[in-house]
Amino acid sequence: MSDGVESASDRNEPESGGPAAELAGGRAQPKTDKSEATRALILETAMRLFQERGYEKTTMRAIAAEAGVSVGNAYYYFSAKEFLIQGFYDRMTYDHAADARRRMAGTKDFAERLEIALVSWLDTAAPYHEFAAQFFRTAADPTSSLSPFSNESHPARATAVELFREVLQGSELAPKLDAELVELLPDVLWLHLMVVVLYWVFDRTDDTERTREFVRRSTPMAARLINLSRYRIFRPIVRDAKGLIQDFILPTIGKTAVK
Amino acid sequence: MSDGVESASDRNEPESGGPAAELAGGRAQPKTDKSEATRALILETAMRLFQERGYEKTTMRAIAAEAGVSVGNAYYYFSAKEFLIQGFYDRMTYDHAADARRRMAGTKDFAERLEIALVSWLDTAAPYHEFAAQFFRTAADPTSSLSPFSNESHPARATAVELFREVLQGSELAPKLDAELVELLPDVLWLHLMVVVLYWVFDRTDDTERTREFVRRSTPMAARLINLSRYRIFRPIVRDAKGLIQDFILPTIGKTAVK
DNA sequence: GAGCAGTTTTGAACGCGTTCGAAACTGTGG
DNA sequence: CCACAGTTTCGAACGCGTTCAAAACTGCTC
Repeated sequence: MSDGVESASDRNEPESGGPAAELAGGRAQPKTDKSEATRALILETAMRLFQERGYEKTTMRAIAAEAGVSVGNAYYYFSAKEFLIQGFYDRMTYDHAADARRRMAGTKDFAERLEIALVSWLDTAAPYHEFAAQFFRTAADPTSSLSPFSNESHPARATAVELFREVLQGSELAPKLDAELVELLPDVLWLHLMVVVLYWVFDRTDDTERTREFVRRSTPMAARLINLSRYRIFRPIVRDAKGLIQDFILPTIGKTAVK
Repeated sequence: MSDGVESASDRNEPESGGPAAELAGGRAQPKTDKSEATRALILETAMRLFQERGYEKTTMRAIAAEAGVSVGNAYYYFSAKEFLIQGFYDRMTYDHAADARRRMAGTKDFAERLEIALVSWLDTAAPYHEFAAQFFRTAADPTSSLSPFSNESHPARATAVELFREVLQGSELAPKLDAELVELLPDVLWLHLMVVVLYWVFDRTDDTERTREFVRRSTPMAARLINLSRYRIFRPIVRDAKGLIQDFILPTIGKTAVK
């Protein structure tokens, strides 16, 4: 049987993916402890194999065999292979937020805090760079629940946006910034992260050094841009930008812009 | 600098037998007329079925059967199902450029010309919205030759960038614009189109009305932004932006900006 | 024609994700 | 202990994209 069964019992993570996990699993409710254990075993085994062999080279048959269950059983808990990713996705979001908070503590400069948050993501995601690129195509499917814009991703997205809110709140921002603009910034910064992720997925340099350089260069720019928005000539363009974000971006990413 | 068209990389044929040749279309050279006819027949049949049933519901067996050939034969000409898309992709790029040029003729205002070019794309692509979304996931794969950033997409990308160069050249731009910035604009505007495409793929409204509204709103903004770049306060941020684009964006999309 | 080298075509077979009917297990009430 | 309903597990089977060895065809020389 499976020799090195990862300790399926150390799931002490505090609800990294509570509600989302249910939606993603393709199953209603865990009825028994044994059932929950089987589910966890399959998930852990899958994640381990994904990291060892990559997403596409890990077959459902291999996951089932390694976990000591049948394929049918795996499908009983995860109605498709891609749903096995959601757990991974949720956990990474949680880990990133925790790590970024730790690193930001004590730093007051906005640009620095932003850079820390982004670099923290790169570090958190680094071990998965190879296979993340492989399932990026799944995430790009508009009809997939794994899309970062989908309803099913809402919890993870909210966690990330909340992190960027903290990035802002811990910063000494210039006074007299447009309050409405500041209100929108957490979501905009999350979009910035999405751009970085896009860049990262395509990055083939060692240790994704290119993406890291991209972050180092783009964060001070973002800070400068926000600062400049105080000037009068910016008034019209800032208003336009706000309108564009409110009317076209936020609704797409799940903020029900109730008018 | 001399940023002509795509004169930098005009490799008509790399090492024969190399992976690039295989990737391009799945086959090296058309030997006979009959061979070429078979290839065309398969491609046309595939495109028709894609539109009728969608990408994923169209099986290779169905394409072969409908075209009156064997599956193996289809694979002789197209080494994978996704390569059947490339022909479609190239044709659409060409049609778009032609249609946009026709529509722009006589218009001098930059914002208008830009909007025309983007709306033209939406109209050209409209018939394929449904199945385009289905193979968008394939295009999102960094390792796929169908990615808009891949080498194999270079010809189509060059055509599109060239179109945006014409959008600019036919416009009465404000004088005193930073020449280097203008030089970069065709590629930046192409990126704008990519963002619109991304929005479009996720758009589920009737006739993609939401994306159309997005274009109507974002193009005047782009024009205003470019105009504002003349002001002195913008000097540093414009320089930063140019650096960012030159060092991180253009290299990624195939402009070999070797330093 | 006959032989031959290259090109084109074929269809059975492979491995994959996924489905499904049925068996095995679990807990509860009689 | 036995039925019985619900939950969990099983593994054969299906349809798919893809591969491959062999057959069929083509143009050529003798």
